[in-house]
Amino acid sequence: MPCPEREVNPVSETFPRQAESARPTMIDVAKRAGVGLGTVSRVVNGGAGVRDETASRVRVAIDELGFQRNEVARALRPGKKSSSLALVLGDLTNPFYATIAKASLEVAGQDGFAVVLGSVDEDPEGERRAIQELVGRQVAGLMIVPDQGDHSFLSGAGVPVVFVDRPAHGIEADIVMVDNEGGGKLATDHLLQQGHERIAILLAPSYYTTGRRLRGYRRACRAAGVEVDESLVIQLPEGTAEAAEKATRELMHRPDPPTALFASTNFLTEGVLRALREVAAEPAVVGFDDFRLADMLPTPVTVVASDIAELGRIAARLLLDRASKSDTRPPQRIVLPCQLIQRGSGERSATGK
Amino acid sequence: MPCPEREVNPVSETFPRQAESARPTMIDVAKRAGVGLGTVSRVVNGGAGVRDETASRVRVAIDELGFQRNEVARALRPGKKSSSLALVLGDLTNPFYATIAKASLEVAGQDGFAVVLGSVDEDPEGERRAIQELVGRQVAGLMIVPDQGDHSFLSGAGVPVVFVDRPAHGIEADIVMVDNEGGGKLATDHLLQQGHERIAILLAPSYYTTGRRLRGYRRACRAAGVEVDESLVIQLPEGTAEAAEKATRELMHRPDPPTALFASTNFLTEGVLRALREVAAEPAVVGFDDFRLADMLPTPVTVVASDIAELGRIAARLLLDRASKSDTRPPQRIVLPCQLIQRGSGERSATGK
DNA sequence: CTCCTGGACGGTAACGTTTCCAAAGTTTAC
DNA sequence: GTAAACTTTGGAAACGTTACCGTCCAGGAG
Repeated sequence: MPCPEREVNPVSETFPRQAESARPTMIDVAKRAGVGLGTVSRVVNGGAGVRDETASRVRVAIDELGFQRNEVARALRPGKKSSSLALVLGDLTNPFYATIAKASLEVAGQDGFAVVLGSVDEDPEGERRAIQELVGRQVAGLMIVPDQGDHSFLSGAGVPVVFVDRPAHGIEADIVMVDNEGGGKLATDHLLQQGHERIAILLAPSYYTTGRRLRGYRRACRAAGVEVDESLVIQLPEGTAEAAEKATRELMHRPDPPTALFASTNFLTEGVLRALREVAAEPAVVGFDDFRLADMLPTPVTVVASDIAELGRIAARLLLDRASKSDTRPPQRIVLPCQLIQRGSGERSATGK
Repeated sequence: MPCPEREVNPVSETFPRQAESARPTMIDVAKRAGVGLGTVSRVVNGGAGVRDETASRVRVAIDELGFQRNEVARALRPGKKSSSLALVLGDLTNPFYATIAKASLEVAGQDGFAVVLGSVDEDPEGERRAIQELVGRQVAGLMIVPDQGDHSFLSGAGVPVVFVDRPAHGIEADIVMVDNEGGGKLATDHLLQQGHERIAILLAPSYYTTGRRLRGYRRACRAAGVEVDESLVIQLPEGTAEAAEKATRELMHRPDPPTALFASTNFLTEGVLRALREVAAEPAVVGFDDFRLADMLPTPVTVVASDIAELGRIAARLLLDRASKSDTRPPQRIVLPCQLIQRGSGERSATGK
């Protein structure tokens, strides 16, 4: 009776709360197998330096107890980052992002890595907070589809970073993207070849990609000797289908409407098509990025496409390499090609069919 | 071809690459602020029971050092699960799943939770492995869009589970889903009202949802006094658009083709529409689940829709409640209603226009 | 037979945090 | 003025794993 007044509540025995069986640890396994803790660890991690007989006894104990390694405790050890990658991107509802997510998930999964999605608001501050949170979770690497803001705060994070789809300011890191300028030129060239000279281009606000696609557009026009009518370069206030729809409607009601439109984003393409339903004229349309059902629309949509899934795969692979081996090559810059997919909407000639 | 081949350009000029500064710990903060370790911890977690003057000194030190709490170490403490939820689902490329992911991400983010996506193969064994992995990562809860297999192995996991879209066998847990049977009835009733009596239904293989939608279909037919022609109940070998396309083509080439089709999944609807492009007859079509551009197709598609985002939101909310408070209510079963969206394809009458 | 080598194994110290408990300081009550 | 209660603080013990360092035993060389 060393504890005079301490009350022991016998009732707690009666209410087992939940099954809640604390999950077994390596210590439990060690006891059960009659071996030391270190041995269990060795078996769990590949089992080098353990006699076969011992190892199999440990494995039996593991199965019997249903032991599973606690990844959190593992990640706590110095040097051992957790086996998860972080993915920070915008709206998952956008098939573009969803495709990246799926592809990177697959690649990461093959290496036994999980992928953590940060909650992604639209504002740069939200992005920053989300990234900080993920860094606090000791992820082994970050895949980021960056917003516009400064990302220099990442250099102190101590984890490898890969930017996807567009580069970020203030930090030097790997980047995987598509050939935006080439794609923009490809689309514009195609329209020019159909004889179009008044080609409108719709741009989502201030993304890096937007600028490059516009550059491709200008380059194509210059090469063809066509002067760009700046009133046909439409900077939208938002990157949504609605904004594009509104802008297109206004555009086509001008006295001198364009004979062709280049929508620089899949959502923008959708908006353009919506607006064109109610318009007599049938301008040619080329979109950037392919999308589901593009070939099923009344006029199948010609697009400049690239292998988005490959974008995600490469990013994940790069990150895994950086994380595991100390892949100390200088930052890579990988650019995937674009490809024109002709379906009809882009092949309407300037003379109106 | 103006398409450039893949370029790989190093972009390094100097070598600031990695500062590699070991990130500061609470101990560093404590030293710097001249206080004890426990005090720092208290400040970081809300700061109750610390004098204002001390607290602000600690906060200064935190800012100066750029300290950030190590979530991994935190999650190691007993009882403290990590502040992340796991989400296990199929193909993120399917807008249905993507919508769930996005919605749950938002809700989780509001509570400071991250969402971990398990890599999801299609087979039940892969799902099981993915889930085990996630449990090993000490997630605070699991949101699962379950495959068919037995999920009783989850009962020992010690974390709350919410099933989304369909229930699982072998374990009693919260479940959030849509009114599949009601939706199936809604779609079929609508077609019956147009005078259709030969209504084909296309079903993805062996999902729970599939069965319920079929049940609604049968119930509607029975109520209308229409006998179901079992040869019009099409069990597809796969849930893909391709499988549906093939089946529809065969179906429409029969001597007595149906006058209406009910596609029980968004991908199936797509397949049906593809097949119907090449067919003279124009049967009525109703799809289950809305999809982007459904209103833009040559014949806008009538669908039975429900609020998928809400599905994800509710699931996340439920899980967070279970995880934080010991919300010990018995397992909930939440069913969201379906709604018919008439767009044209479902309003074709049986007599052919 | 002894010494040494080397493989197999056991034990223990971290990792960074939270949570206790006790000590010190401060206020309130009598 | 002292006791009691409360507040603020410091320090140590976990949590479950891995890494390292011994110890032990077998067997080969001398």
